[in-house]
Amino acid sequence: MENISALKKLALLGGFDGIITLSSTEFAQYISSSPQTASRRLQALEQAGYITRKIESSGQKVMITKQGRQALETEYMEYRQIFTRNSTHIELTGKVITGLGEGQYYTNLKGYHDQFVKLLEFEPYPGTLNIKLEGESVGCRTMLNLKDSIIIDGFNSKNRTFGGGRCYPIKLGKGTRGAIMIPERTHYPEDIIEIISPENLRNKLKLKDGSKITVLIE
Amino acid sequence: MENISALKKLALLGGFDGIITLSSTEFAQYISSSPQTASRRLQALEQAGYITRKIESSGQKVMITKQGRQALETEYMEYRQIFTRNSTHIELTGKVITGLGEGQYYTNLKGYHDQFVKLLEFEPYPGTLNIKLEGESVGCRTMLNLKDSIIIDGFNSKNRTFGGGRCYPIKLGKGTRGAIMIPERTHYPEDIIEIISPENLRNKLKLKDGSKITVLIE
DNA sequence: ATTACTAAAAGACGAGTAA
DNA sequence: TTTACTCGTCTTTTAGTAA
Repeated sequence: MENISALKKLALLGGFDGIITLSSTEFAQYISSSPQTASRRLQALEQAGYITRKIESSGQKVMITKQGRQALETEYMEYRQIFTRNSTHIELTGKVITGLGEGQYYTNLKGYHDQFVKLLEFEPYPGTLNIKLEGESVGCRTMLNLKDSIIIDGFNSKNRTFGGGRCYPIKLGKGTRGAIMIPERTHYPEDIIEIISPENLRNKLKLKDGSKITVLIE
Repeated sequence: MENISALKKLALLGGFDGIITLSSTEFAQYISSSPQTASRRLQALEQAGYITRKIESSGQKVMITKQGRQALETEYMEYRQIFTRNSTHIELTGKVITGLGEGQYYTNLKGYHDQFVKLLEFEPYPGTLNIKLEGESVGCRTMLNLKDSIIIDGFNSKNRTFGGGRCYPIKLGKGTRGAIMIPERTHYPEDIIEIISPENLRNKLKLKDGSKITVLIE
């Protein structure tokens, strides 16, 4: 617990997305402790896999690992839940972009298609609308983790494994329904969402690349 | 530090905006400790002024105080800063509402007017545009505290005291400049912002009550 | 100057107990 | 049942020291 607090400080000092150079004495000031404790904290964080270090005679270079970032995110989400519990809806805003065209393939796959029909209660239009999130929405996307999601199971077909994912029902303009689909695959970009809908969204909402769009998570 | 963590748990259990009833034994489960430690935590939180309690033979009724909420907010803001540091701009969205008409009076007061001209580098149009924030923006407003602000000093005039406040330069539509003015007075609603600008915003941006508007904090 | 060890001091924890 | 005390135990911190 005390370690998370130290990790937070490191993140604030710039270790969240970069390398910071500091000595135990320096760090001690930030966490209001003795240099010994500061040193021990760094050791503990390293052992927990939250940071990586390179110790030099003049101090150390510290970087937060993916695991560390996840630990911070968990904490962040809890606070976020406290402060946004009463704002029942989340909005995400971004710009329409062209995806890799995989959407059309996947929405047509029986293994996915049947789950969409059953769980989302609509017949998905073949193809997805890709949105690149902007500004605040990039951070807000992680808020989805707090919401209940509809789980889409993975499956095997044609000697291939198709991964699972989760869906969040949304509302778009003009009363259009849809759902955000987030594959559970690990290396999915954080600032892009993929939307499936019973309708051709580009036609109905008159969207083209670069169009600004806001979706409301239900 | 350990206490803030306990406070967070209480907030998540519903104590943030209500009264929760629990016993030490119950709370112990949530914070993974012994009932004794749980009891001690509650005592410490009370002593710190973060919660108020009403102890009964069957347990206790707990409520988080304003001070407690502020402590949590401080923590929340730090995490928020970590996760949104790279999104340089904050956007706030809401609907135009009619204020109390005080804006016109205040913007004309020499004590304020001269500071606006000097610090914001524009001649304020007499009157303010009031916006009721919506959705995510309500929570985002507190993010302003992380930004540098322009301090407007209070002053005395005509046997009255006029309070100070802080300003944040913003951009509205069509390249219009302006600033959010937040009085430092304690009981100012959290979901309303007041905007001063060199122009008559209602005319220039064709706004009326209920119009949706987004402002971009610089 | 560092980091990180050891050992003494301080503090937190939880079992037992009283109200 | 509660809450909250005392007290022995265990953990954490810091001073001192070595590398």
